[in-house]
Amino acid sequence: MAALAGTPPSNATGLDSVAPRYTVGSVAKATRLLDLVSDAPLDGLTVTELARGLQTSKSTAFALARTLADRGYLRPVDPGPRYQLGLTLVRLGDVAANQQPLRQLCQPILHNLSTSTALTTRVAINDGGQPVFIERVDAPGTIRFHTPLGIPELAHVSSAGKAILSTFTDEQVKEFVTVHEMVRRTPKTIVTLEDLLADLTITRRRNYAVDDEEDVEGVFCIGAAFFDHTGTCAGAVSATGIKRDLAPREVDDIGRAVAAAAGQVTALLRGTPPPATDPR
Amino acid sequence: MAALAGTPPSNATGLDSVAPRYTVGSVAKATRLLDLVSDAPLDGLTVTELARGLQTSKSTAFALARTLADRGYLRPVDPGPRYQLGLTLVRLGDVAANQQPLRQLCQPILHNLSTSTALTTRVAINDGGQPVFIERVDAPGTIRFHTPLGIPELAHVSSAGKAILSTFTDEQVKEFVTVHEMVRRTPKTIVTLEDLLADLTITRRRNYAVDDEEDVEGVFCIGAAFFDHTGTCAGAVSATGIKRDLAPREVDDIGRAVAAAAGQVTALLRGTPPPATDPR
DNA sequence: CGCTATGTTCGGTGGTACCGAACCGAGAGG
DNA sequence: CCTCTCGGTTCGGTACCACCGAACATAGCG
Repeated sequence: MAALAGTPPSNATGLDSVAPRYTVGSVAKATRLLDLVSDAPLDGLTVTELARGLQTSKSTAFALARTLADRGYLRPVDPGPRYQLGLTLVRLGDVAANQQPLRQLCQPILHNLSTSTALTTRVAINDGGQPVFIERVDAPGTIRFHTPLGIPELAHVSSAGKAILSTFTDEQVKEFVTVHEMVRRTPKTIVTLEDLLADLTITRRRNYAVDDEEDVEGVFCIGAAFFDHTGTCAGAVSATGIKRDLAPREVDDIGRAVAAAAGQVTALLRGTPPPATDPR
Repeated sequence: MAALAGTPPSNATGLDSVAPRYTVGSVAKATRLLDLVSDAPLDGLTVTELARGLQTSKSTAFALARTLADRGYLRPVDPGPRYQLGLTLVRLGDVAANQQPLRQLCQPILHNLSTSTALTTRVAINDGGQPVFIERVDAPGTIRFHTPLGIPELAHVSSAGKAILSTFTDEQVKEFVTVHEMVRRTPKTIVTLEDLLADLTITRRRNYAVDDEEDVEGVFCIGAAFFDHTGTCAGAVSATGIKRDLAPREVDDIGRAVAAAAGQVTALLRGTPPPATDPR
């Protein structure tokens, strides 16, 4: 409805999303700037492009960019200063991923799973039903998938998402799909609540979820959920491969391997968290 | 010199570092907040701890934290809201690393090098002489080294740093060490300009640099520089292992492998970006 | 040689980021 | 059970600063 407002009629300040009180305007604007740069094509954005994207004046965009560049959040590249994301964000992203306690625990498990299955494996945390991947391990020799980290992905089309949803009750799943609509990605995508619940029932029975070209054509995915010490689903492990490289007989073997890996994660989350010496 | 300033006497506003004009105060403060959280222990910081760290009032720290949390830069964790770095930073860090054109090119090369040498391999970009690692590939089965990404590391103690410095003239090296002092990390660390220049001469001759327990005791590192299309050093590849696992005879083999990998990177940066067919 | 488009610099001013103080809510301790 | 304390949250008011518009500098182009 408010899509094609050429000029901002009701809101000239540039604050578009919610302003739930207690928000610092300039900081919010800076985050929007970073989002802009992160979505931009590879060669970065100029000050004027930033100003246009932020719907603000050149001078403001200039000041914001300078500030962020001084702190290393942006990196000015030579010709007519275009801005890319800077190395400080690499550092913060690395630290942020490491602060997710899962990552440390999962790395060796992912490595093992990746070599034993010869597939690309990933681990996602459960963000209210949506899977957010925080780490991946590429299988050596395979083509690299485009698997960005840190973004909530569609739950009903990914094996990790369906693994997470399989820990929900039917009521919870119903509520989930009312807020996250089931968009179609391929002809095989599950788009009705009924079909999804049926799929989840099968998933619960065999302990792993399958995404058979439901997200991307030609791509096959198997995932399994793991649980924290309170028994609630903390996330999921998944393995991804090209469909035609997989013999159908393999699927259940891989599924068991993925489920076993998820079981290892659960065990680590339950049992002794400190790897060092803490005999309390 | 300015190390142990407990209280900022002359500057009560909270703006400590340079304010080279055209800086947005709140955004700078937000970045300091993120730095604080990134350096904090694993369980996050509370609002009051943030306020103390920023030398500001609770309400301000609260507003900043809320804003950053709304955008996913911070993640509030349950008991008495403690803030950790959020998943948005994981995403931005991933994108930032991918925006470094090197990363895409280097990944397969690093994988190959990692499997052929059975070592952990990394790639750093040349940041004015200092190596900043932007990607690592762990060798399967090895212990994991603590190798943070995105931080400028000491040039005179790391193989990647010495590989980069070996592309400098003696004059440039001399200037470099005047601004970056040669701190000692282990008994074997090179701490004089004279010894460093001698080491760099050897490095140039054999085409790879060696860090023999000069940064961390027991750790051995071999690095080689690569060059962009203008012929200037763009960064370095390095391989890391435990010293006692390496037979001395191996060192030169590994050195040649690392140098060859760096040569591949150079070739990709110069010539044909598509890595598909290259039957040279 | 203008002309355009860009990055950069510079006052002035309205909005807002900041602060202090008050209000809650949860534990600890008596 | 009450009180005390500490930390999170909320609220007004004001000094300040983030923002803007306009001007300057510079480069590319017709």
